[in-house]
Amino acid sequence: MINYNELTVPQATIIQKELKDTVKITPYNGPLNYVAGADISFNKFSTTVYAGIVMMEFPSMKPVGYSLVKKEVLFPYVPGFLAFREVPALLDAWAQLPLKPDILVVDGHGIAHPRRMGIASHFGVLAQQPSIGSAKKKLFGMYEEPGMEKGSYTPLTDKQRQQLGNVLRSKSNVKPVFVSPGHLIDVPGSTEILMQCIKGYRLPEPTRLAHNAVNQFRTGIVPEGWTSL
DNA sequence: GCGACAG
DNA sequence: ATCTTGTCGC
Repeated sequence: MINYNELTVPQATIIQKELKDTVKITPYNGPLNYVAGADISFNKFSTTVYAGIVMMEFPSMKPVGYSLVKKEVLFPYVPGFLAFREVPALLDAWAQLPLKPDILVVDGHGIAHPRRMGIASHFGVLAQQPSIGSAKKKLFGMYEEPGMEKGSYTPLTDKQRQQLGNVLRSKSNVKPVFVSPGHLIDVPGSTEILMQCIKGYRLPEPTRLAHNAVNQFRTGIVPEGWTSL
């Protein structure tokens, strides 16, 4: 694999355009007994990132364990190129998993990206893993505000009206979340599965718990490695 | 030129 | 993303 730490943004753009053709948006019909959430944490101004993947049963959303790993990252945060900062560390955490989930939920967008290559799609292609992107803010596309009631959602599209995902009200009277397929799944499927991952909070359990885990890891509350719960 | 801009 | 206290509303 290429060393992302030595890439320039123009070079990263070329890589995204090449990987774009390998992303497969199709209905997911495989088993659905385990889902996992992936996220990254870091101290401001530091080049050390703390990556984590939390494994959980589906649809109970009971966590069964988590993989935590630390890594040095030099590629800067540039909107549209998040994958070049976080994917390498996430792949290390992924390799450390004793079992792989049926679906992986990544904190960020899937195909709802300028070149259809958000972090969820990027990771999905490299790991050859069905993935869903779940973001807290829009990066690309247009949409109408969904109803204020939990469960309401509207399509997120490009200017040609091609649907890239959905804007979902995961909790009543709270800002919506942006869902889009990453790889080996489609828009309806990613939206349906993500809705089942919501358990009373604005953010779906996979990324919510992954976020908590990487922060505890960063602050030294929990150790690096795989931990069974 | 101006506004937008995942984490 | 991270830092960080109080405050508003269900």
